[in-house]
Amino acid sequence: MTLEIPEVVINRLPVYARALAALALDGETVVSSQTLGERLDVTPAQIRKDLSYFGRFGKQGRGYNVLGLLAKLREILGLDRKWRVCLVGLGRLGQAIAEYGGFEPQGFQIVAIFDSDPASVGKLVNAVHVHDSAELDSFLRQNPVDIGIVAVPAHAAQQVVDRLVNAGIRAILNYAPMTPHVARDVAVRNIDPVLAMQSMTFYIKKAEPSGK
Amino acid sequence: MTLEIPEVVINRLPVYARALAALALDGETVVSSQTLGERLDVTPAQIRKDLSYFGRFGKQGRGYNVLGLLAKLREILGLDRKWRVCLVGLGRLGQAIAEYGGFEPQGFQIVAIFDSDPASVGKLVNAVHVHDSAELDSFLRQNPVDIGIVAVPAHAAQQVVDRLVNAGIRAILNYAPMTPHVARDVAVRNIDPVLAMQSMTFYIKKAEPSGK
DNA sequence: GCCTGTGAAGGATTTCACAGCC
DNA sequence: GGCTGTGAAATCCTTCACAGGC
Repeated sequence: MTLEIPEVVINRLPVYARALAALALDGETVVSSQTLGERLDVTPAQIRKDLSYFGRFGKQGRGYNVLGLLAKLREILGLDRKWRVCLVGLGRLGQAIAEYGGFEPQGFQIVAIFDSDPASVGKLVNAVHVHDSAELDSFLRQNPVDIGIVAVPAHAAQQVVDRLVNAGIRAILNYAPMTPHVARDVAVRNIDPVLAMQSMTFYIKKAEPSGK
Repeated sequence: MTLEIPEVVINRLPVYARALAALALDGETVVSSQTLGERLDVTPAQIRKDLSYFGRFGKQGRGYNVLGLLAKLREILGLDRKWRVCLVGLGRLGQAIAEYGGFEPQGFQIVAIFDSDPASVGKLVNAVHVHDSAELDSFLRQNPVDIGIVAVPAHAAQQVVDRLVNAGIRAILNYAPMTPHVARDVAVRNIDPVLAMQSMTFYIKKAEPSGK
């Protein structure tokens, strides 16, 4: 029944939700797939098809109720509850993540930070306690955590991923510049701005045939 | 001739390059599509097919020369030269990007930072001068910049993107939580860890049918 | 014997186009 | 008249499977 919804569809839903939230703030109460699609550079047909995997949320002749559809998407994605997150790695990148204010308002609460540097352990970062990495497994056994953020060097990342997965975590946001190996029932998303840059250069290299 | 290489293929090439660089550091001189695929969770056929868009780089019976293929990929992607980057926005996120050490060693040099806060303008961040955002256009007219990084609030991002594109920039790394509109000949990559999280929750919600 | 490169097949995703409803 | 929901068509992408070369 819920079976076989393409992952690309799932990945677009948060984008739709974000746009709907913005529309709601603008005071819009109704939106058509056409209008939403223009805003997101997505075809109206794609939006309608994506939504049709989950139900019939629109009204012919009118479009979609902004708040109604937003609520539906949040429910579908599981955004109607809080998620407990742990962060592993408190180097430069990890610190930036710990202090990043964008997760909390979306319901992602960092409940623990782990680092192997004794100088960091015991500190509070953004009001979150920093534990020794050695305590990772025992902490996770005692405290439920839904999502792990990996911000350790590439050479240490697979080991961290393994420990998170062994402790039962099923979702990993990986900032390390490597491809983690996980069982098929574990969700992984990679954040790597360098890879993003490196694919864009292909196109601007073409556009700029010569000249430095 | 070079026409019509799928974008998904281009997006995988940097991943291959990264893995090859790691193999080279490990002292490996030759790798098969099978071995590389295991490392990257990609089928060997996909690797071979991807590479076949650009030439014949392997040797039957042996595989690929690690350094040779890496050099080819770097050339294809345009990574065999330096790229000039500007950063717009020096809030918390912008500061983290400015101080992030991962771009420079890959050939992405941040040559200028722009911010609208008078308290930041004139400072040096990571040895890069901070300009007033008002100077963005005139600066770009006088100094060649290849790639723009957008790290301003969502409500200001489209305007920044427009100014970058009008100044001739063809590649944008967008950290703002919105979908930028650009002409078709401009490459955009979005970095949004919140969206990444929000798509994973769909799967862990399913896996965890009830419970707190 | 092993592994690449690649047409062809298969599968997945997007787009079309229209019946149906407001 | 405008817009959704959706089968069917079209397109895009991945995988197969094998000829050919090392």
